[in-house]
Amino acid sequence: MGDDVKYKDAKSDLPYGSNAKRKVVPRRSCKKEDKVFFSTLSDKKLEKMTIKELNDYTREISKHQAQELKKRRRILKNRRYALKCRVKSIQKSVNMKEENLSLEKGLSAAKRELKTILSERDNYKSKYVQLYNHVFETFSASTAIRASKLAD
Amino acid sequence: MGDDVKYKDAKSDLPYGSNAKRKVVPRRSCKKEDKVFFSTLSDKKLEKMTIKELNDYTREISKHQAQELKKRRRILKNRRYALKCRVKSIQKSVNMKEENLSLEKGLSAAKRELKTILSERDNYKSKYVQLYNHVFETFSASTAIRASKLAD
DNA sequence: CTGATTAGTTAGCAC
DNA sequence: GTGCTAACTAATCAG
Repeated sequence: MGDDVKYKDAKSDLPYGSNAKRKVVPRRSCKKEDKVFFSTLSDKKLEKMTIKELNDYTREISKHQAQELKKRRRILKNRRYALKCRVKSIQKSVNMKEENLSLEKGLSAAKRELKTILSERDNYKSKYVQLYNHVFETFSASTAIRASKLAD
Repeated sequence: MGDDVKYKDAKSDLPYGSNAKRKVVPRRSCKKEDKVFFSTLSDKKLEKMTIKELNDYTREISKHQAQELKKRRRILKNRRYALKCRVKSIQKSVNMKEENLSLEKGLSAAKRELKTILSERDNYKSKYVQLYNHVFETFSASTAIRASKLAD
């Protein structure tokens, strides 16, 4: 806890993407002996290594160092999982927002179209009624009343 | 770092809401002397304390203990901020989803209505055209062609 | 300092 | 063991 030694290569190795907001300051400390040891294997290499390759690598080193390496590998992998997880959830909300927008567009288009068709319908209806009444007025005055009933 | 003493009251005090998924195991270690000291002040109390009350409280204890208390208070507050932040973002996506659903409903309703009005319009149009043609056929055979042109 | 947010770490689950 | 996710911690920013 009182040991402030940081990974030597962590700063140059850490960020996966651009990291404008957070100044990357490694926080995990470890023993001095491990610091020297760890610096011989970059985080990038360690992360991409298969478990088999790692076993081959750790065959020649101490039990403790091997455990620390595995632990660090797990952390590095988890870091990437977490990033992926966040990107995924951001993507999800972006998609929802897009879908929302397209639905809104579709809805307003449908309403516009509805208005048009509605006025067309009313137009044809009134033209029909007018013609109907006109025709019956021409032949008999009593049929004008009937016409409005028949108009629908 | 080799000191595995945990906060005695952390487990009973930690979760704000139900925490079904994660078994809350305190992870932060501290010195034994602090363990005894910290147990006299619950996390809940420490978090709700104002900075002034904390200062009054820490007047009688050592500099180191006071610093540790402040640090723990900050952690507890941050924990709550993080929770709030998560809830907020969850709420946001829930709201988007709801809005999406209501938009989808609205859209399908509008399309249904559109279909109805469209068939009504076509109905009136054809009735109008039929009547128009019938009328002109009655008076002159040559006007039937003209009728379809005038129908709109 | 307080509160919010982002990135990294840890625990635990599912496979 | 691997991958994912929720909660937690730490760093940083805005106010």
